[in-house]
Amino acid sequence: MRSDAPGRAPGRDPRAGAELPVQARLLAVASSLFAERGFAQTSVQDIVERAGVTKGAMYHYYSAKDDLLQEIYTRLLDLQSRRLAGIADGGGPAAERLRAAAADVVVTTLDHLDDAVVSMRSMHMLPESRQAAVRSGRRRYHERFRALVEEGQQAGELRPEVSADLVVHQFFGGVHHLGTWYRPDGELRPEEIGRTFADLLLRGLAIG
Amino acid sequence: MRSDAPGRAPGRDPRAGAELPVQARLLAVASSLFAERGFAQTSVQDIVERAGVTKGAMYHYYSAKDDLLQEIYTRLLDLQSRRLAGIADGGGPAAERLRAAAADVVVTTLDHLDDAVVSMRSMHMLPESRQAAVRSGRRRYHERFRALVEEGQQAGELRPEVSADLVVHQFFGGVHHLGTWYRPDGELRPEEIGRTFADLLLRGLAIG
Amino acid sequence: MRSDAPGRAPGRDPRAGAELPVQARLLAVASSLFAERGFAQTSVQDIVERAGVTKGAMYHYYSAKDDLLQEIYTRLLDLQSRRLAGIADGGGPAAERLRAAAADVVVTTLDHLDDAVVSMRSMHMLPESRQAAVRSGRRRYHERFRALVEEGQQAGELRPEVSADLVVHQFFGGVHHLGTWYRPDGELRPEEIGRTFADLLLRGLAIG
Amino acid sequence: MRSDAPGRAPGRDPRAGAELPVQARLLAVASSLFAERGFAQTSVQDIVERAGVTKGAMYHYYSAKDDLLQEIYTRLLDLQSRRLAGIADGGGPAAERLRAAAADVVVTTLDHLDDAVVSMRSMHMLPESRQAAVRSGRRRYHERFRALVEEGQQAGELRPEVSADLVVHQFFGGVHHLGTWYRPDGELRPEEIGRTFADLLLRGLAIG
DNA sequence: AATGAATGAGATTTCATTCAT
DNA sequence: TATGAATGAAATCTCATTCAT
Repeated sequence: MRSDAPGRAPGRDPRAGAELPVQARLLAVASSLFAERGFAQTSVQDIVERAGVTKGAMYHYYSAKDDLLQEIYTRLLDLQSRRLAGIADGGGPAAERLRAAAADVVVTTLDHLDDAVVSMRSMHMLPESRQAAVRSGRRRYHERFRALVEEGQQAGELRPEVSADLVVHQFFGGVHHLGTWYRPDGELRPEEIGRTFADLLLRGLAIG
Repeated sequence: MRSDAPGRAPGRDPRAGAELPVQARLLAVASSLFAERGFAQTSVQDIVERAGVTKGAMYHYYSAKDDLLQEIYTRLLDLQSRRLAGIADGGGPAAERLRAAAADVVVTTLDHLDDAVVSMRSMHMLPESRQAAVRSGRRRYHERFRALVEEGQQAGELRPEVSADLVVHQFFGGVHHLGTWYRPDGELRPEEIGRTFADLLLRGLAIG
Repeated sequence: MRSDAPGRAPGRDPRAGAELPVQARLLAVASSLFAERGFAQTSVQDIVERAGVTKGAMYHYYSAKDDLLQEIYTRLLDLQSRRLAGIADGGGPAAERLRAAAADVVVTTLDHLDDAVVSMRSMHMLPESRQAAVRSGRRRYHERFRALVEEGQQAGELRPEVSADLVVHQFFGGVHHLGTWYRPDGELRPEEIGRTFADLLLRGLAIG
Repeated sequence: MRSDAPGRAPGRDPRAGAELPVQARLLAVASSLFAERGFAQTSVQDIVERAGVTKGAMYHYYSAKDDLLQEIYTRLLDLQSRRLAGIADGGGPAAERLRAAAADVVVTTLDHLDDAVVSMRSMHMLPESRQAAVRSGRRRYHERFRALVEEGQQAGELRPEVSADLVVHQFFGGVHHLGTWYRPDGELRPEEIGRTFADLLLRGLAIG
């Protein structure tokens, strides 16, 4: 996906041989391949071939194919959690913080589209044991976002009668769906999409 | 998921032995298992075991495991396409037809949640050759929905400056996301969710 | 080992192609190879090659390589348990039943030397979970044998001051050791070895 | 096994960090692990981890994993050969030297139970090339022991009609079997077991 | 004397699919 | 209409060993 975009910054092509240290290169390649063909359809062989190392090297750094998936997932979730915290815990009216957070998660998602696609599509391929950690992280993220909506409702800035939970689910559905249709070489810029999504969300919650 | 709900109409338990003819039973079982564990994690053996037949029987009705997936997908898409046509081609203001269509697709999705979950999660597991048909169907559906939005915009019922494409993508993201959080034994009824989603959509597009 | 003996009954060469049904053939081949090179040194590939089938066939009948080992072990233990019961539960002086049982287990072991070698050498390669069943069977066997010694001691036929447990351990050590030195084409016949072993055992326990 | 016994002399815990020089520590750890889980089930990684060094260090001292096994084997066999020579070449009636040698090998075996267990269980894991040396050592040991029996028979101290070879095989079977049942924290002391084993052996060979 | 990243060969196992019956 | 034994290809993972430092 994104890796096919023209004009990418140099040194970020996961197909290349040696710009990144082996460990990071493996992760980049894995993310790109998982996004492209799916986790189950990507063999360890595929990954190491494109990364230009051997299987042994991969298992030196990651103890299982699952590890790569979890790492990808965690990396993105951590990033987004940090950004959300930074915005939500800032100052100003809750509604405006919500708008900023909504636009930001869209942009961040589009900036890490491979990771995002992998996260939403392939997380359920992890064994139950590993899903637990991942799910609780995702839940915390959702909770923080919902709390922001509720804060706005309690402050009288947003319509109180609509279920914050439902709104947040609906909104994040749209975010998760981005990978299905967004093309980096299309007309729409991430910021524009972020603004529109945030606008739709806020209008849905607006009073009057 | 839904198929495990208590109080279900008799004859719909895919685990049972003989209420449905073998062919339909296989499809029901497959949908249930694919939704539960994912396509790749479900073996043909799993399917025929739960359906109470042997592999030979399955290959008598379906020429490949992929067939089951495509069938599930097509079945749901056809149903939703028919319903959308019925609503969108009806009379009345475009905005009201849009509201009805939006609410309806939510309810229909929740009523066939296994199929829906499978469709969004596992479609990309089909080989490219089979994905073409599926994708074009999905695109036609999206187009029809978008046309309805644009009709409302041209009629002056909806805000014209927002990208109909973007709105529709955002909305269907929410619909596809339903499978990740909706629980049939939770508090929210499908109709209520449909109404809320439709309401959020319409407010996002409302004038003024 | 035994499978190299000249004059073996026809149709028992596990290397041959089709005298036995596939399942039994796999077990025979496995026993022969495990005895020859050890469990860990024998690959599934080795087994199926010599049995003239494919790996898939093996996994159709045995769910794991471990299964073969356990089957070999159980098969021999069951046989020996039955024979011991038949002799020990018979009539006559305990000392004479002990002599018969001792001679018999030697002969039986030599008659199934591959299985016996595998059992003593490779049992500890089973995962703990599988070893439990196997161990309890082996313990029951040991107990029955020891009870026979104690019966003779209580009847005044055998020296009472020597630990029955120790004697039985010592004796079965000798039996388990047979695989290390016995050659079917050597001078000693199984019956002769059995008689001698039983004689040594009885003299060790004799009164006076 | 023994290495876990409480009250052990200080500096013999193979798990500890630095009481022994690295080379000796590696051997002690290897013996303990091989005895516990078997040679094939113990990875070089396991060994160096427990010894607190890295793989490079191990390969500095031992050129292969096999080396460790052979070293363990040789160490024990050399020890027992020396002791046997000391006893068998001493003075007094052959029968009494035999009794002493028999009791001694039992005690020595129990005092080095890890090594003993490894030796009997895992020797056949060595490649053929390395087994030759080991086997010839073992054979020499067996010969010396058998010669002692024959000496007693020729001197008229022991029954001449029983095969010395067979008796020795039977006896050493019992010795090798010790590792399967002996527990250092059980009731029986090594010396007592040695006495009993020697007694059984001598009674089996006694005249009259 | 020791490190630890990397190799490369091989191991077990899974599974969709076929085919004779 | 259905069986189930058998295939064969591919997948994940393990591990003893090497080598530049």
